[in-house]
Amino acid sequence: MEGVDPEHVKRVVYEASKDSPHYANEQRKDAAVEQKIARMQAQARALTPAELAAHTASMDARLAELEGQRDLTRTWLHVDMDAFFAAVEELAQPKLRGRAFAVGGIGMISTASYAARKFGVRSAMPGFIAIKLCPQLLFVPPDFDKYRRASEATRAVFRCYDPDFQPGSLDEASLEVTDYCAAHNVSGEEVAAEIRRRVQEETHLTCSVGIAPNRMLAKICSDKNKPNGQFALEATRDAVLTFMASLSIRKVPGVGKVTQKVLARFGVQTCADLLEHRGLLEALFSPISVDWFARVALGLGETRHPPPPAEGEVGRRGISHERTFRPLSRRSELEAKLRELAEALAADMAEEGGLRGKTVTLKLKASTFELHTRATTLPTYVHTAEELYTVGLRLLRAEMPCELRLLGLRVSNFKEEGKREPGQRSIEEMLRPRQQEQQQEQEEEQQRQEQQPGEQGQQGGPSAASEAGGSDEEGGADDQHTSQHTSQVVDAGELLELSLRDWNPHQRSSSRLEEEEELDLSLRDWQQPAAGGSSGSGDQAAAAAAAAAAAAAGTGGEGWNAGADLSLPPSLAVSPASAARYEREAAAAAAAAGASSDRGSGGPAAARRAAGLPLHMPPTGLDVMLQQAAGRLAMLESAGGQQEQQEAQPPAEQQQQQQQQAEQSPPAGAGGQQPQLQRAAQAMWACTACTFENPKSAFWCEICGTSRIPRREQPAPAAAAAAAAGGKTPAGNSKAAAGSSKTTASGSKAGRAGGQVGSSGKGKRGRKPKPAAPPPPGPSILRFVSATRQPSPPAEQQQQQQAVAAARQASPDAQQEQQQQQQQQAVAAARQPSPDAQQEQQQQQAVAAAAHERQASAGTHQQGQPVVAGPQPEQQQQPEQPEQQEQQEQQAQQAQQAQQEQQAQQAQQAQQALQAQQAQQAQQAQQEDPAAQQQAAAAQQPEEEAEFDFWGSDADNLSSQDLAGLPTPESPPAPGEDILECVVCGCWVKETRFQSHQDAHLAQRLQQEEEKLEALYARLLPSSKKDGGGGGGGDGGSKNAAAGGGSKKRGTADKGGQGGGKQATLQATLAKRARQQQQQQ
DNA sequence: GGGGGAAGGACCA
DNA sequence: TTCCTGGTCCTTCCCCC
Ligand SMILES: Nc1ncnc2c1ncn2[C@H]1C[C@H](O)[C@@H](COP(=O)(O)OP(=O)(O)OP(=O)(O)O)O1
Ligand SMILES: [Mg+2]
Repeated sequence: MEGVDPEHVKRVVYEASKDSPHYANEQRKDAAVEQKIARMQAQARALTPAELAAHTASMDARLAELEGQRDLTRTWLHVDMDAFFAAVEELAQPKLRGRAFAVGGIGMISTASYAARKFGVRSAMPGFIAIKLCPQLLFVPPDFDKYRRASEATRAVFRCYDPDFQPGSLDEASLEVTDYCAAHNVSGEEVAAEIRRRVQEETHLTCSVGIAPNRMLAKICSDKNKPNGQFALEATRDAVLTFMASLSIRKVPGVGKVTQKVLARFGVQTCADLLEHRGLLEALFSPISVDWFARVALGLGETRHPPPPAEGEVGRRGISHERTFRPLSRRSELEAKLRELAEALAADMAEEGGLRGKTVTLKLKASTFELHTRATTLPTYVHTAEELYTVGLRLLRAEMPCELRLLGLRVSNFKEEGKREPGQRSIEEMLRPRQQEQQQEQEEEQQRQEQQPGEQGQQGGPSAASEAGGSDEEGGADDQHTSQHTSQVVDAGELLELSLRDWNPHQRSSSRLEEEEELDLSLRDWQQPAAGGSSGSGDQAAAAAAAAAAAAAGTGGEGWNAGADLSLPPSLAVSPASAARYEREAAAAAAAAGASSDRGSGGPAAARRAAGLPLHMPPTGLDVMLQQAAGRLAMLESAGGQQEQQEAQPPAEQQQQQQQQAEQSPPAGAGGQQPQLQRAAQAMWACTACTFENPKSAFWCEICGTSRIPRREQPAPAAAAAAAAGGKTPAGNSKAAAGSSKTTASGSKAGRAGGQVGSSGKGKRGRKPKPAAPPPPGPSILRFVSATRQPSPPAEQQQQQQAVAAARQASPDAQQEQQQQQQQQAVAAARQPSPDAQQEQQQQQAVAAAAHERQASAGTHQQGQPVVAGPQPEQQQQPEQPEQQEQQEQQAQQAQQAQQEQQAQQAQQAQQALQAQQAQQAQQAQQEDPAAQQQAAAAQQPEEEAEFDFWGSDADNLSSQDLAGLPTPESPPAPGEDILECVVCGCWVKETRFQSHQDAHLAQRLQQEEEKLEALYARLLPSSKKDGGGGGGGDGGSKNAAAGGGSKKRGTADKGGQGGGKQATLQATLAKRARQQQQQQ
């Protein structure tokens, strides 16, 4: 803009970025471009004059041919909203008017107000640089919903002039108004003026319009008189050629920075230069590019809207998800990211009507900003998160030692909708104008040919040398195709709509009506603040007019794009999918800001909060593994299924059952065969007092009640310190973590830390101040739990708990325990924390899993206890609390009054619970043999569902071998040492060994997952399975090596030597990597 | 020589 | 301290038929 000194801007930008890795990468890319230029220059130098003359002649022929196809009879308008996002924001927030502000975040700016542009702030500029240019710059977070609604309003206007208009991005549209002009006897310029007036009236936004005989020219013209203006190019050959002659090549859509630079080296700055150097260009660039240059030079472009797409076509080429994060190199962390991507992508694919694709591409951006892609094309179509993750993982692993700042996952090569469902297809076929295959072919041909024979086809994207562009017209074409499809559907009637509704959200007939209503509402909505800010009375009328226009367009304009959203291509920014995408982008930008500040020292917590991120510490490797494990469990639970249900059993309940079992187990010889059997499968521990061999799950000796471990007197100093800190941040963290299922991992991590807090807290707060209280029965216990596990319904829990209590009372040796318990409850009551403390404790519970054994054995999670068993998420805890308190009382009552009838009943219940538990344990015992385990799993799950299994559903079932390898203490810990219960295997583990114990579990679990991934991948890629089974695909390797060696240069050989065929891509990649590493050495 | 996969890139909003 | 995201298309290299 006027106020800027370009040199100053350049300097500031340079100063701000010169030391960044991003800048280094830019330089690297520049160097690559320079290299390419150098090659081309060498090629140019090698050209003989005769060759050059021949190229020139060839080009002349082509130009003449193209000239013959020139069509100046059509009138095109290209409408481009002014500073669109910023303008919408100004309307929404009148305070912004005239201010220098940017829409976007510190990471990236979408657009800037004109006031900000005066400082040199631009689209696609990182916010932190913009701040340097304009310190007072305000940042407005993007609100894509708002922009979409505003865009709809503008389109309602466009539709009146060209029902077939091609929407570009949210703020652009191309209209072919030839017919309108003829019908109303007006010029293009008059139409343009009218459109601008109407757009302003109805949306309070300004736009600029270009008027020209074809689409490309109109688009260029729309920028000529930018803010709130229009520019018409006379529809004569001379005028067009004159216009093009002086036009900077960079203004041509499709020519970017690189192409401009390359062309400049060969003397091409303007479109006239294209003609002048036509011979050289033809020699240096590809035929497609050359042809495109020729058309540009002549000022030729799309004069007709492109034809509709084939029925049932997917309408998009690919779908992807990518995310930037702080540079990561740990495998576990990257794989966690990949999993998130896979899940998000799978969700998107489902949303888009159940897309399935054959090609999976992994995108990697190194911390150096270097970009790579790794793709594999499978013999089968994939769509589930599991599949995407598996395939992506293979690709990722092959690159593994690397530090990345971005991962992306893309699926392409879609299965065509029409071919999928035979039933559906028959309906479609009835209405389909042509056979799909034919159409497909035709369309492809059109893409190639139509643009050559004349101006019929679209503008024909191909541009410069190896760097070709011009994709955006094509996008518009796709868009239209989709929409046309829609129109056919709608016209065809309700039947088809019903049949299509399920798989194509764009084709829901009802949405048309909804659209209009929504438009109406949304218009008011987003204009509301504007109404307040402006003189007022006109706004309602304007909104009403816009709504009316929309309604008119919706009902009257039966063109293919009659429905607002219906007309929007999945591929373009305006489609619902794209709107969602922009929203995601905004969220991601915020997240990126958080991630960035995460590294620095200044207010990272605030930034993270702002970004909605959990406020956890940088995770350790184990934490990440825990995180993954928790994620898998969550996934597992959502997947459903018998086995899952069993395994997703809440830890609390599990433990209760274990306890029930332990306590119910008849002492000594009284035990039935069942318990004996169980014991055989379990690790045992010998009571230090009576030497009775107790099952590992029992904490108290079944004979004499002696605790398995001598109780400790003092909390460990570290634990005490943790306790001190525990009240504040960890609790806050846990809250954040518990709130979202995705962050359960940190919850899980926090759970461990919190557990320690709890356990020591008990010693400190509970025991010490009250030496008079009866000695609490055991050492503190920390449970390793997954916070994702759902507790059983309170009622059920209560029943079980009561059953346990009853069972205890029924058994002679339980009497003692009961007393102890009562005492303990008394202590607890005395210690009943203040509401505040109670809340704090709840928070701790959400994360922390410290449990007093006695409480656990009673099956309660009493809030009053300073040491709490709290594996459940907080939400679950809160509603339970009153019941638990109630239960305390109940139990006390039971003890005092000894209601025998009830006891008998409960004893029966306990018996039942025990039996259930026994059955389960028997199953577990069976599954301890890995083979049996697999068999059982297979038997339990149908074939198709087996793949869900690989998230680690059976990870809890450790084989005896595995258990042997785990650091399970066979002897009681030393006095003063905590022991922790591992809920994975049920073992009691010394605190000092707990970490390694869990590590072992995780390692094992990861191993199991690996195997399952292998299995799934093998299913997806049958031939690779063959390869693997046969001991490697030998044939391809040697053949290829020979071919590669024989064929060309070093570069060729480099790629040629790899493993054979399409199926061996992974091996090839690995081999290539290996070779590269060797070369480096 | 052409089809198709993989990798890399340019470009756009 | 800090440079997005999701999409399109083209080119080059390679293998295979
Ligand atoms: N690089 C980008 N990244 C993200 N969003 C962008 C980018 N460029 C543009 N946009 C968004 C914000 C813009 O308001 C909208 C339309 O783009 P565009 O027409 O180029 O600019 P603009 O409408 O903001 O200004 P103007 O058209 O007046 O130059 O698209
Ligand atoms: Mg604009």
